[in-house]
Amino acid sequence: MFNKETEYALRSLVYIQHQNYQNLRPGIEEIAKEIEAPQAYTAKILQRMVRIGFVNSIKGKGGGFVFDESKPKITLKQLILATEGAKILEGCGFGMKYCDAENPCPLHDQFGPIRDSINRLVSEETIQSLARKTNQAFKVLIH
Amino acid sequence: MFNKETEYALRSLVYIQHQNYQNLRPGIEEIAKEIEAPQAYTAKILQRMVRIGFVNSIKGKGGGFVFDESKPKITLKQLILATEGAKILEGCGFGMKYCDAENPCPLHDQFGPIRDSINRLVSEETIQSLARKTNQAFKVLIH
DNA sequence: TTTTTAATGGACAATAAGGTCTTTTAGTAT
DNA sequence: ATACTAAAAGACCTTATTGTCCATTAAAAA
Repeated sequence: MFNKETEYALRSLVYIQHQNYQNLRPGIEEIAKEIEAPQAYTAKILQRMVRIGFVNSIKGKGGGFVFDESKPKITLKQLILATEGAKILEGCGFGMKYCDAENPCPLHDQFGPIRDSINRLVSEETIQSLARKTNQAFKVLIH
Repeated sequence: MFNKETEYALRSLVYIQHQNYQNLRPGIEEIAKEIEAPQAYTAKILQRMVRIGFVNSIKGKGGGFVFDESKPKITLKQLILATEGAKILEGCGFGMKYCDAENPCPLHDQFGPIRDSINRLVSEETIQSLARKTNQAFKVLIH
């Protein structure tokens, strides 16, 4: 569904938040292992997440990644826009620029509601809400 | 939503079928122009469509692309599987291998119905049904 | 203050997606 | 037959995605 960068970013952030909730502060090695993603690439992605301001990093011994609890929650939509852009969230399946009720593409009527559902979902769900739902063992479910 | 190949293939095939319904047999130059896609790339994609057997081609003067009316209709799903694979149609947004009702990823409950809708849509709609819905000028709606 | 630890930065490599160009092949019409 | 037309084939190119590697920097512990 999403591209790799979005997927790894999503899993990483949810994992970090999930650990933070238990007062733990995971590092890159642990994160990459748990979410089953390439370590160096995950590091690169998390670097971007830090620059954007989605999450904080702490260097040195005992360091790792932490969320700033005082900051607003991060929606899935914000994350997607930061990684792969709006492609999945807007535009019609036919690739038309002007596709609306008046000038509908052949898929318009059936596709509209689906796209709306996706947008609703990614606007409502946040890294935090997803981390709360992650109660079982994390790693065993991936790959 | 879809990748370029799927998009161009979809638009091409729907355009061809739409023209066929009017007893016309468009060639590559016309098709690429009308669907606003790169000609050489569209040619390559249509070549694949011909090899797969989705559409027929006729060489030489008066040639072009035609659907075999005796063949079964082509669903959007068949097309997608042939171009970009099942990625959009299956798997969970979280990238988990085992994501089901028993071991749900944090997105499972909300994502399931959306994915089902997409699958229903692409299984029901065909090149032919989309071509029938294309009654207005084709080109003006794209880009 | 030195050592250790862990993230950062940036260059680089591999693969896939998207796209072009030229020659060949197979038809059609004259 | 010959000329013309249009798709087929395949080599090649460009860009984006998905990575790797290594030196640097910042923080904590000893």
